[in-house]
Amino acid sequence: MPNYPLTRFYGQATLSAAEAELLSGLGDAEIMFRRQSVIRREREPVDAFYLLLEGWASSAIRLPSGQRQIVKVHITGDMMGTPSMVLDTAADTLTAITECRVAAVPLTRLREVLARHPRIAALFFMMVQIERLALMDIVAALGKSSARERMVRLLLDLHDRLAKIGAVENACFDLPLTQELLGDVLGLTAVHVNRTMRLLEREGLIARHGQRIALVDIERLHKISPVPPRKVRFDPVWLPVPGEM
Amino acid sequence: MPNYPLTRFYGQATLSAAEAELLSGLGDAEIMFRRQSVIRREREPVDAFYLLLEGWASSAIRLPSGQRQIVKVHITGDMMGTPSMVLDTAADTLTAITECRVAAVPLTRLREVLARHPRIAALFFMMVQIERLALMDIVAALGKSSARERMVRLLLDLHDRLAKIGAVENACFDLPLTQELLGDVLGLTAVHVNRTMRLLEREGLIARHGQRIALVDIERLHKISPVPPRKVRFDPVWLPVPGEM
DNA sequence: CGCCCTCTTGATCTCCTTCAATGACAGTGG
DNA sequence: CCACTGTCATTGAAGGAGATCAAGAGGGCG
Repeated sequence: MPNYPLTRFYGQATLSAAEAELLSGLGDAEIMFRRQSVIRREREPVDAFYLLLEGWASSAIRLPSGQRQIVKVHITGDMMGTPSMVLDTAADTLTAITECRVAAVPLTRLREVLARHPRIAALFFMMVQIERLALMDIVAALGKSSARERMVRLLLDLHDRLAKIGAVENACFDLPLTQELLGDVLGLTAVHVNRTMRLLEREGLIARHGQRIALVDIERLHKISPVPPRKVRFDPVWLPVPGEM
Repeated sequence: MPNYPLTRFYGQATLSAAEAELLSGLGDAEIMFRRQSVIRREREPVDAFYLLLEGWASSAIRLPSGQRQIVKVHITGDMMGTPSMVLDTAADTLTAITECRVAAVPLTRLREVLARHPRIAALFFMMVQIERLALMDIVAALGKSSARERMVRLLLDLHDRLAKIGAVENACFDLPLTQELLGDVLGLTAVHVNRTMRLLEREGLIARHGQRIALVDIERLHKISPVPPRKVRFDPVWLPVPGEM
């Protein structure tokens, strides 16, 4: 039984020991995926979703034009592939960016959880709303801001998410995405990603060496970001209380 | 007790009479909103979400730059403002595009439903995932396609959603959005929205008179759309069966 | 050592923005 | 009934952010 890190839930609500145990043991046996390998391909039938036990992965949509848009960059502790739960065939392709440890969760098992544990069901509901908010912010950034602003937003977003799993020290973290991948996240070409990062570097906002990136002036970066950070409400009023389980 | 149209659910799963009754009576007394009036403003404390009993409304995010991005165009039967459930203060502003009839659902009432009716909770979960998929497609369109392609996608999306509530006849429907609003949806300026629509008109793809718009050649429009239509799975395997309520 | 991938930079092009002006139309008050 | 005002659609001209094309440099790996 793989140990799924519950960092994703700790910021959302208080978990009882029983709930934590249920969640961390949710997945099947862990599977390793090499860099670049596909975890679940678009248009494949959907019978599970995936827990990313460790590593980086992307969720991408391929357009008829042949273009690829990365819709989400997943890091350790993320749930992946859940939007396709409501479809017959998967909407997005999940690809390992770094080597990944993954555990699949069959949808039939999810049914048991949803039917028997209303509070955990509500936590899942909450998590999806959080992802939806993230997408709303991305839409706002794509629709109404410049390459520089979008890049800043992405870096701050990754910084915050990585900080929650302890992968940031000194505003400095690993960024295993190539500039081409960053372009597919930001809706830019790799060339322009390069120019934009170099610009941020020259401005003294960030610093890089290899895959390592440092947010030198977070204060100023926050001012540039096109969207403000969101603060999730802990234990919201609509969450069924443990007694009601 | 206002009558909330359940069109949103009919495509998702079979509803028992009891479930249908619970859902249609979910909201408080109905409230009217005039064109342009704000239903719920950004940054206000969140204590309810909203059922759009009738009309058109927008969900928009205002950026620090003063720009506004419309994240969703709501039509009759939509649930509005649910992403902000997970926040202390609302992420988006809900504005009436046409005159609207709206019913608020206090979040405390939602808790009862989530705690006592696992299957309805799962239906909500499903609905949010559908919205998330819609946003993923919008991200793909914004990131990787031209003004013309984005416009086509929006028109097809509205066409499909309006068809489900019986507001389309002969591929022809009312579009009460000004070109400026369309620009805020598509991440374009009003001027370019105009040029793009005129282009589509000259190409014989659409026709307009006043607020009325006709999709003249849907076949060809589908070929232009940057994202394929999604087919939601009816009664997915992970949905708790009525017996498990 | 040689190959491929990634980063980097320059030059040119283009889609969309910005700025500006005009016309159509509805509402409003005299 | 008509001037007055504001909103919205439309079109032209000029400017700019980012794309495209092209080429070179560094670095990991067979």
